[in-house]
Amino acid sequence: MRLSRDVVLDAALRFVDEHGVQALSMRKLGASLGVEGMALYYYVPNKDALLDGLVERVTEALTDELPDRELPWQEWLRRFAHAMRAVLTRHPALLPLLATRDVMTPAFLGAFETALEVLGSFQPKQAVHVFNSVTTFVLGHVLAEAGRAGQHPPEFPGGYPLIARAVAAGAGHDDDAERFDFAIGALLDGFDRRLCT
Amino acid sequence: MRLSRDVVLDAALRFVDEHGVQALSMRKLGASLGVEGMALYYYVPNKDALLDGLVERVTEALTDELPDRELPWQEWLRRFAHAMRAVLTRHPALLPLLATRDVMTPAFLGAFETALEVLGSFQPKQAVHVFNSVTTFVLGHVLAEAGRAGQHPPEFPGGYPLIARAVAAGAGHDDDAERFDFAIGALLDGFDRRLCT
DNA sequence: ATGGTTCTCTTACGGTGTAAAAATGTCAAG
DNA sequence: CTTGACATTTTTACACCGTAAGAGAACCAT
Repeated sequence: MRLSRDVVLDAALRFVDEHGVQALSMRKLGASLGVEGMALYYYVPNKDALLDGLVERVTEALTDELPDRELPWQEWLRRFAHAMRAVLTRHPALLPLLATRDVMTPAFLGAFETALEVLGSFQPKQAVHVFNSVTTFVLGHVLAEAGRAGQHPPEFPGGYPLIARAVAAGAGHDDDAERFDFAIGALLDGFDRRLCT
Repeated sequence: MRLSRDVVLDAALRFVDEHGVQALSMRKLGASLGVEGMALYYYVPNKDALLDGLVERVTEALTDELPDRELPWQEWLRRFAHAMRAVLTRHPALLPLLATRDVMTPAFLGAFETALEVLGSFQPKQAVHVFNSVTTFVLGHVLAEAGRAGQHPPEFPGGYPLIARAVAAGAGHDDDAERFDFAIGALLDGFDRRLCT
């Protein structure tokens, strides 16, 4: 298959999805394309740029999922948050990159711009805060969610009775979507109240 | 100076604060202690364990900053969030580790347990959601805050009028603490309303 | 002084990112 | 068909990484 920047990024995405960011190396990525590692440097200036490309790819998926701008801002943000969570959850192995690198890609700025339009009832500065809070929250939540995924519900030898009780009551096992919706709902409610005053 | 696990962790913390996680290597860390890299393996089984040790160190700082358990839950959470933000902000270079690795250290579980005590008016499951939401939010926020720190307020060649207007209005330059307080306030308000119903 | 323990260094191996140059493939002009 | 220019890939090389294994040094109680 003909090589190109896009093909390389695709392969990298597939590789990371399967083996994790840690395992990604230029040589192994090359091998996964039937090519020596150095060949990739013809399409990508260095590994860092390749990783940036991956981040860009993920954020691009957001563009197609933006809710209808005619919706009331609460509902728009609620759906946006769910869409963003869905996009991030689609490639959990990429989360370390998203948390670490700059996500101000064109696609993300596009979402930002639309959000500010929908948040027209807020002062510009506050609108920025609101959108930042939501994205920030979604990222943090998905990070925690993914972190929790790999590991057994922790054991509490007895030192933490309240945690133990909550775990016994089913916390940690229930639907992550429920947990997410609960929190996003609370956050939006809070913004709503702040807008009224 | 006598070497020990603690001394090694201290040096690692200092090194990371100064040069970033990326730059940390066993050999360079050894050099910073006047010793060959391999010497460190007597105090730490491998590099991964060393990084875990750093995460533990940071969360331990939280223990001394827990608010008074007698406070109303809103105020307790508010102060906890600020304390956590302060602790994380103290070592911004460590954020990639905190975002990536498991933070369920003893110190963190201690904070968790206290939080559940303070959140006694919630059902156990909801209390867990609330605490998770707050910590998740703080981490996400500090990540974004630190990411923004290194870089010039982005340039918008004209494609994003609303963003440009908001930036012109001062968003992005104001006190990060204000932004943080605004969002945490909203989140807690939302939880409050959910408790009332 | 001696022997045992605790600590550090040396050496070695396979892996990494990437710079530079060599080799190969592709393709249009003569 | 040959030639030569350009695009693409491989080769080679270097410095660095984590860490396993064993040799060496420093220490301390006998």
